Amino acid sequence: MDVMPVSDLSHAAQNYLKLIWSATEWSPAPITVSVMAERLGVRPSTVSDGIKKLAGQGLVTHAPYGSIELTDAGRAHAVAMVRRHRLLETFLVDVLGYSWDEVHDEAEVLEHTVSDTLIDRMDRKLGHPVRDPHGDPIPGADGRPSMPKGTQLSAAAAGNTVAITRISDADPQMLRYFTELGLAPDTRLTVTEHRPYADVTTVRVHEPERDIDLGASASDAIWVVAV
Amino acid sequence: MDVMPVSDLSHAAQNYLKLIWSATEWSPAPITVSVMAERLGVRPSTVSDGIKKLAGQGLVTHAPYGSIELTDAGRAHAVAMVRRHRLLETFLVDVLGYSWDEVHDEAEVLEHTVSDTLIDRMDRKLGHPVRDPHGDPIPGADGRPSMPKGTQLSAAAAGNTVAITRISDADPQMLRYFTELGLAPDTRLTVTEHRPYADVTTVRVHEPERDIDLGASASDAIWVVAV
DNA sequence: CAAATTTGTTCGTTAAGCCTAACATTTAAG
DNA sequence: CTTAAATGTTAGGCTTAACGAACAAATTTG
Repeated sequence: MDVMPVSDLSHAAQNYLKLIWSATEWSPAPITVSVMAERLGVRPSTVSDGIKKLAGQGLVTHAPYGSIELTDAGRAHAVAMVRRHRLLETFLVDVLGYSWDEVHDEAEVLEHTVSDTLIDRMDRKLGHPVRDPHGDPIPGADGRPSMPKGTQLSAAAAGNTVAITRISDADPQMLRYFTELGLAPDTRLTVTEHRPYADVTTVRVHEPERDIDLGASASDAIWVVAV
Repeated sequence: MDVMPVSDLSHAAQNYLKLIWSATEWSPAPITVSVMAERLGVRPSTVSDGIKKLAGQGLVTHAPYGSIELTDAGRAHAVAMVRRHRLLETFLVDVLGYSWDEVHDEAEVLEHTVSDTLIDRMDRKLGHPVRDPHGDPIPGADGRPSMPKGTQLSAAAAGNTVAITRISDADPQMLRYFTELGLAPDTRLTVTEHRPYADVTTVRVHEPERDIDLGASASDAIWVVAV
C-alpha cells in the first residue's frame, strides 16, 4: 500500500490521526480509546472500530487493549491535518477578521475539504506563517517538526520574566477571558508567585502594569519561554 | 416541518436542489433524472431515489415519471447554495489569486462546508459583490432574485454592439480559451455576422481591434447585453 | 398504432460510520 | 491477591448514499 494523499482518507480517519498526534504534542502520555471517544463526541466502540481500521491501513500500531501509536505514514497524515487546521485558523483571523476564539470550529470542518492548492495559496498570502493565532506552531509543507515548545506557566519558576508562546485553543470561553486580560501570544510577563494549595499563579504584566491571578486551568493553558 | 437551515440537508440533497435550480436559470426547460445523473456522475436510480426523498421533505414536487419542480422551500435552499458557490468563486479569485477556470471545483466542495458566518465575512470583505468571476449574478443573503440575464451571443442580432455579461463556467478548458482571446465579463464587442450552416459567429473586439470566429458551443456559453 | 428504444423506478445489496448491548481485559481497591 | 470498577472490544443493527438488475412507463420510430 503506497503513501496516499490526505484526501484519500475518510474524515473520520483524518480526525483520529490528528487527535492521536495532538495528544502527544504538549504532553508525553499516549492517548486512550475513551479519551478519544470523549473528544470526538462518539462512543468508545466507534473509536475502537476506527482504530482497528487505521491499524489495517498501516497508519497506527495497535494490539487489542494495547497502546495506540502512529506509524511514520500515520504521523505524516496527522501533521498534514494539523498544518491545514492551523493555516486555516491563521487565515480566518488575519484575512477575514475572525477573533481567535471563533476560529477553531470553522477550521475543524474546513481542514477536511480544502484542497492542497488552497492551503498553498493561503500559506503564500499569509507569508508562510510559523505560528497560528494561539501561538501553536504551523508545520511546514514538508512536515518539518514544530518549533520550541516552552513550558506551561504553571511550571515556570517564580521570579522569571517570560513571553507567552502559545495558549491552548481548547476552550473558547477561556480565550475570551484572556482577551479581556490582555494576554495573548508574545505578551511578556513576570511570574510573581505560585500559591500551591490555592492553585493560583500570580503574574505581573506591563502596559498597563498590573497583577493577574490565574487558576490552575488557566496557568496550564498558557505556555511560556524565557526571554 | 419547519424551514430548516442549509446545514441540515445532506450534501447530496444540496447538490440536487442546486442542480435543479441551475437548470432553469438560463433555459426554461425543466431538468430530467438522466441529465441530473449525468451531471452528478451517479446512476439514474440514485437520482430517482434522491428526488423521492426530497419530495418527501417538501423541497420538490414530483410524481413518478413526472416533472421535477422546486417548492418555495426547495428554491430557497437552492438559491442559498448558489450564493455560497458564487461568493466562494469570487473570493478565491479576488483574494487568493485563483484564475477563473480553477475555481469551480474548489467552490463545489466548499459550498457544503463553510458556515453562514464565513459566507457573510467573505461577502463583506468583497464589498457585497453582485457578479462572480464568470459574470453570474450572486443572489443576496435574502435570496433576492438575479440580475438581468441578457441573451446568448449566438442569439444576438448581427450589427449590434454588446457587452459580455456572463460566460458559462461549465467548461474550464473553454474558459482558458476565452482568456487567451481576451474575452471576459464586461468585454465589449460588435456582432459581425452569424453563418448559420457553419454555426460560426464572428465578432469584432477592440483594443486591440480584432475579429474572432466562435463556434456554436462558444457562442452559446457567452451571454451579452446591449450597451 | 404497434414495436422498439429510451427513460425512470423499485428493490436488494454494499460500505462507512455510528449506535447499544454484551462480553473481555486490565487496573485499582480492599 | 482477589474482587470490583474502569476500560476496551466484539457483535448486531441502523442510516445514508451509492450500485446493478429487473421492471414499468413514456416516447420515438417504422
